[in-house]
Amino acid sequence: MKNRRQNAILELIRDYKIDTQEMLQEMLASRGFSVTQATVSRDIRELNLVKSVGEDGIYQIPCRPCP
Amino acid sequence: MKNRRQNAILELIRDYKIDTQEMLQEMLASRGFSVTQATVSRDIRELNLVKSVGEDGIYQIPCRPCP
DNA sequence: TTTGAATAGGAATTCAAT
DNA sequence: ATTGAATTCCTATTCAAA
Repeated sequence: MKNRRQNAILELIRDYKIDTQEMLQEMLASRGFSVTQATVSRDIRELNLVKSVGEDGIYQIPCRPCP
Repeated sequence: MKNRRQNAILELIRDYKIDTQEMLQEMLASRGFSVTQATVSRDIRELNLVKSVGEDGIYQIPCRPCP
């Protein structure tokens, strides 16, 4: 189920340093979620985990830690 | 010169919504900086303009505006 | 609606070369 | 040290299919 898988993704990125969708895909697989990279990509988008600081993948200087 | 070009990049991303290196490359070209995508990629890295919130392109939930 | 397979698109790296 | 050309790598999208 999609919701379980996306929860798993949130746990994974909280607990591990994941920097590719392939890595995420493999870790999901080892936890019983066998999906393709396309699905991982879609999940990432739906979870708002885009590797972007601002809107729509626009280049910006990364935000600093809050004071 | 590299420094001038990188300054141009900072100006460009401040003034425009740029979301691909190709776009950046074209706008640089129109300002006299004719470089390839490889160079733009290197500049972006050196300027810390990575499309990433945390370290090393790791997936994270994007940071919110400071209170 | 959700997914996979395949493809396209964008970015980073390699390999020289200057 | 800096760059370009080519390649590789990673991600998004398309096109069906269930």
